[in-house]
Amino acid sequence: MRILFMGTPDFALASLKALCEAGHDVAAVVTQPDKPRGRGHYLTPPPVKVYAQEKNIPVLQPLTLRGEEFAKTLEDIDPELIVVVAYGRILPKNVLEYPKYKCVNVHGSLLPEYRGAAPMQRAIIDGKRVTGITTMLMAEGLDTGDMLLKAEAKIEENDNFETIHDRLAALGASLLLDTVKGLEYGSITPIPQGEGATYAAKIEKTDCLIDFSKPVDEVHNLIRGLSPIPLSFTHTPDGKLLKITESRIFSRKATGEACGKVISTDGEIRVACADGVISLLGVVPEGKGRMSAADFINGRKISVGDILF
RNA sequence: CGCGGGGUAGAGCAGCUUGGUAGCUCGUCGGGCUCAUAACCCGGAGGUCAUGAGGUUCAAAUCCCAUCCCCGCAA
Repeated sequence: MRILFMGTPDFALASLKALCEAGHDVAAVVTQPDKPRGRGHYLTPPPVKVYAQEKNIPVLQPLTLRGEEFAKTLEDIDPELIVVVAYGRILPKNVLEYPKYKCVNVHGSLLPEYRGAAPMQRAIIDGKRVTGITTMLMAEGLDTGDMLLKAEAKIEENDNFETIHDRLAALGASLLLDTVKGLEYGSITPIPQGEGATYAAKIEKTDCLIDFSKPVDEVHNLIRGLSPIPLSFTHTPDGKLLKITESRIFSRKATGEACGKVISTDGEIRVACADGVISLLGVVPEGKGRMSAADFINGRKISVGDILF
């Protein structure tokens, strides 16, 4: 069947690749316009575009999906199925209803939990032990469509956003292939999501500030849920920003020390939390690149007794 | 022209304001202590101070100029 793929970042790329490699007819790819990114604001194409161009798949980067223009484009492509993975924009009704097999979305959570923009990060930050992928038929609401297939993935104690992202991207890609096949043969019965929906709001700057007065597990979950992007942060006594790339739970016994106090710099930075001690293993000092906690300590930028805030 | 930090020993840094001896923590090598050690003590090696037969100077890591490279923030 003729497929129109809509997606933007790496997470979507895994699914697009899977479709192509499985021999599906991907007639065109719709992705976000190139945007100024990085230092110097260089115009950067999204990953999906780069790959599509390599494969000689037509790439479309409309500013809006509403209106005559895209409706016409849609007729030209005339897809039987639209696959949407992390496209980053709401699809209007006329697009949702166009394809014979409707629009399928790959979402990084076990719906109806964690609808929305940052399901993987939020699941980790909340300390979930299990998350997964849900494929659904898209409806007008945000991730509210009827569910098609689900697959679970465990979140281990030291998984972070990167490991979960990569795992779910791969899982989503394979579940997508199953879903497409199922739709084609009519072997999947869509089921409504039911009660219990929660929303995974976009990550804001204010979400990234570490509060050491919280339980050590929550601190650890925040650090890994935001690593490697955008990274949680705290401040050293001189007021400088200190981002944290990696941590481990050192102990779950309260120390009696002030929360945020550095109690050891022996190869790693150990900081007192409400009910235990967190070990910071990797940092990004303000104005510097990533480095291990040991390197940061060797540069004499932190010492026992410092209070992080 | 988005804002800013930086390039000094294998790593992370100080020194630059107020030019004049290459410094700190770690690693590494050797020795010692120890039942033993990644712990402790002693000693050593290791640096064209990003590049430029540039400028100023008696003298430049330090001041000036140019170039290259790296990074953080913001989007």
